[in-house]
Formats: sequence, C-alpha cells, structure tokens
Amino acid sequence: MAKEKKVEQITDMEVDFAKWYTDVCKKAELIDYSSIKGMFIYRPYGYAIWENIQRELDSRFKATGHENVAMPMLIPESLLQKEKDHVEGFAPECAWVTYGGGEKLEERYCIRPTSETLFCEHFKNIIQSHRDLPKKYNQWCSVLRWEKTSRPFLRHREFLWQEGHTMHATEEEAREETQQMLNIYADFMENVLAMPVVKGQKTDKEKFNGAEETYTVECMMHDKKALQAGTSHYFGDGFAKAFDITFTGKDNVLHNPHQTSWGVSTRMIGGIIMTHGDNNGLVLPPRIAPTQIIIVPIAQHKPGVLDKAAELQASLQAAGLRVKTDASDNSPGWKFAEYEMKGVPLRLEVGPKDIENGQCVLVRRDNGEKTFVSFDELEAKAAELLDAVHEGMYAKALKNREDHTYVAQTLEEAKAIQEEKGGFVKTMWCGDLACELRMKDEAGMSSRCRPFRQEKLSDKCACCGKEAKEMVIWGVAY
RNA sequence: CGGGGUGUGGCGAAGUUUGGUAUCGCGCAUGGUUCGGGUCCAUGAGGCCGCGGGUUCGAAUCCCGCCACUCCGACCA
Repeated sequence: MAKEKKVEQITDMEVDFAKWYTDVCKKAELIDYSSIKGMFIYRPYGYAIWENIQRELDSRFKATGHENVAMPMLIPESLLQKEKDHVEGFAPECAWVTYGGGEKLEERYCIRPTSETLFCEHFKNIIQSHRDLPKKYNQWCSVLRWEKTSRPFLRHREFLWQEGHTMHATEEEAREETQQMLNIYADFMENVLAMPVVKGQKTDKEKFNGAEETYTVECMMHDKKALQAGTSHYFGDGFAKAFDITFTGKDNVLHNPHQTSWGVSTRMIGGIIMTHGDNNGLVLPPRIAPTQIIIVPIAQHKPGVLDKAAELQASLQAAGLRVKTDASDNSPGWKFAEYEMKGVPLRLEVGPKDIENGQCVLVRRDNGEKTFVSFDELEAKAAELLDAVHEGMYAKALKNREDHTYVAQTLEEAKAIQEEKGGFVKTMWCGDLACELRMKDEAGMSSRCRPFRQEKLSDKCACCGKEAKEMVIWGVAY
C-alpha cells in the first residue's frame, strides 16, 4: 500500500496540474459539466461550500450596514450604453435576448454581465436628498459573460457571485467604503478560507471598465500562478453623471453622489482547491467545510459501535460542529480515501478497542496527524484541532507564496525568474503603460497589483530605467 | 478566436490503420463474506460508439459538417 498516494483516481499535481485540478473538481463531486460550454452544474457538495461562503460574507455585509436586493437579469441595450468605458469593456462578451414570446423585440436585452447600469437606473429614482444617502446595496446572483475558454470555478460563462453597489454623498465616504469592503474580503479569505492575500491597487490597464480605481486581493496558487480573488472599485461620480443621478445637499445645491462596487465569485472555490489541495484531493478550510468531521466506525457490525458513533455525533453537533457518520457497508479504508478526496478537515475513527479504552482517534486532513482523544474531552479537542487545521493550512499557503516571491531589478531578470521558477516578481515601476506592456510581451507577466505594503527596491523602473514611482507585483494570472 | 490532442455503458480504456455479432477493468444491483488505509467470492443489469449527413449489402471503423472537453497562445473575475 502506497504511503504517499492514497487516492489513485486523481492525477498527481506534479504530473499535470490542470488535470489534477479538474480531477479534484469532479471526483470530490463539486461540479459537473453541462451540455453548454462554460456552464457548469454546482453539485450539492460544491454548492454547500458556496452556501457557507455566502453565510459568512453576508453576515459581514449586514454587520457593516448593507442591505440585500434583487435586480432584473436583463439590461436594455440603451441602458448598458450610457457609460462609454463600461459598455466598451463588456459588450464583446455579452449574450443578448432578441426574442420574447416568439416575437422579435424592439430593443435587444443583454443578460447581465454585471449590474452597475441597473443599479444606477434604480438609484436615480430613489435618491433625491442627502438624507437618502448612503445607499448600501448588495445582491447575490449569477451573471453571464461569453468567455472563449472556460474552466470549472475559475472561468465560467455563467457564474455565481455577489455584487455590492453603494452610493455616497462624499468622495471621502465612498473611498472609505471601497477600502472597508476590500478589507472585509481580505479578512474573510485569510481567517475563513485560510488563503493569504496581497492587498493592493490595480494599474490603469487592469482596472474595471468605468472605474476610477480598482483594488484587489491577489492569491498565489500551488502552481505559482496568481488568482485575483476579489475586487473593490471606486467609481467617483462618473456613472452618476452618465445616469444623471443627483441629490440635494445640505447646501440646497444639486450634487452627484460618489459610487462604489465590489464583488467576489465562485472563483474563490477554485482558489481554495488550488491553494490547499494535495495529491489525495481536496483539503477544505474547516470554517467553510460542509462537513467538518466525518465519523468512520470501525467493525461497525460489532455491538455498541454504531451506537457510540451516534452518541459522539450528537455531542459534537450539540457543540456546534458540522458532523456526519458514514455507516455504509464500504470498508474503513475506502471511507478514509473517500473523505480525504472530499477534503473533510477531521476524521474521527471509533472501534471496539477505542470504546474499551474510552477514547477515539482524530486524524487531521491537512497533515495526517493522529490524536487519541478521550470521550469526555472530545468536543473541546475537536474544536481545538479544527482551529489548528485552519492555522496549519494558512501557514502552508503563506510559505508557498513567500518561497515563490522574488525581487527583480531589470526586465531581463524578471523574465529569467518567470521562466525558471515562476511565481510573483516584485519590481520597481515608473507608472508608464509602455513598460507594463513590455513586461507582458517579454516576460509573459501582467501586473497583479501595486501593493499597499510598498518596498523601495531601487530608484529605477525595471523596464525603462527611468525614475520609479512604486513597486509592482507581477505574475502569470488565471 | 488561432494551433495541437481527445470523444466507445456512470468512470478509465481496447477495438478504428485493414469496414463484418460491442470488449476489458472499476463502479452499480442482489446474496454471502470482511472491517484500524480503497476486503473477497458468486450471480446479474446497463451501450443513440459525441451529434448530423454521406459512401457501402453492411460503419465505432472511411468521407464531410457541427458540438463538447482538453493543452498552448490571444482576451477576460
């Protein structure tokens, strides 16, 4: 019996990372393909992860004064076209509804690729006075973008997400909102998903269509590629002007409100898989795992074993943990492999020998460590171990990022690092688009962000040698 | 959207070159057996061979078109 490789159905990530990824998505029963390219079926286990993500984020949104709404799915073409940069960015990947009830429509409708325009139309109707501000809305929905290539979770044509849209009386307040939401994302990813993030601002080239500023949280995957896990945009009053949204201020003068939007999607699940997964399958962060503890009874036909398993499940559930017992006829070894593949953070083994000794075994998914725990301290120990699994996963992911983040002083150096090692490359940058394009052309890397945590690596831009403004992190992105 | 690869029961494959009754392993069902790392045995069910045309007495196999998956680019959350 192989010690390292316990699940034969999954391709090793060192052999073929892309195949490993799709194997995990399918074998862990997260997702299935549908008959339409880029449209995926979220299976119960995959959807349960999304529901847990939703629950965690939604409570954070509510705690900061946001309200949920539901907007229409269709956008009239005339509405989409009101903001020039926005429509230019999204028009190429829109899908259109042209028939209704068998009749050709007067005006075609875009299936929402994002809902800024819909929110703006609505905001125009409901905002009159400074007393109506701020408006802090969010919606959980799916959006459609006609992508050319697709991969489970990472790039769908239809994907689930949340989009927050807010309107504020002052620029200062809108900017604060933008930062607050970015921080909520960062905190959520690190403390719930165990994914370390780099916070920063996008370059003009990479920012959202129509935004003044785009902020991002960037993560590094196992294959050293970057994943943009969430974004928060400051719009200024550009959309407000385009949509003629005004309010009367305390000064009895008409003003345009300042706007933000921010979103994360099911792409984060792809991030979880590629940040934490291993050659035995998925490894789920305990705080969003649909099942946190799987109880595997040993010699379950023997009297008392299943009763004890049920008793342990009940007491763990009473302690607020998500627990299941697998009492199927499959052998214990089969069950071990199955729940490893599904990434369940802790396995609890209990058999006749354990019952005699008044104990059971807890096994960590992240590192395989076994702990014997007496029944009377099980709830406390299980909760403690779940936290330890979270911390272990975070530390491992952080180490991966730090081990594969490099400094380059020149474009040639950056290119060499990318070709030989991959990962994040930090360089100084003058701020010119031309240098950013050269980095893409010659080193194959796009700018991931201008990190908030700046370092002064030198005085000169790595590309052109002119005076540098700031440090940029470059990488190959999903 | 350009270049390569692939498509055969739920999964993984053989068969395609040279047209001639649809194969194997896993899984599934039933019964028994076993249980601390994917137990073992027996019996059985399940296939529009990606889809649509064409050639032929006859097509999984040859020809044409399309679709999907996948890898490498370009584009994008």
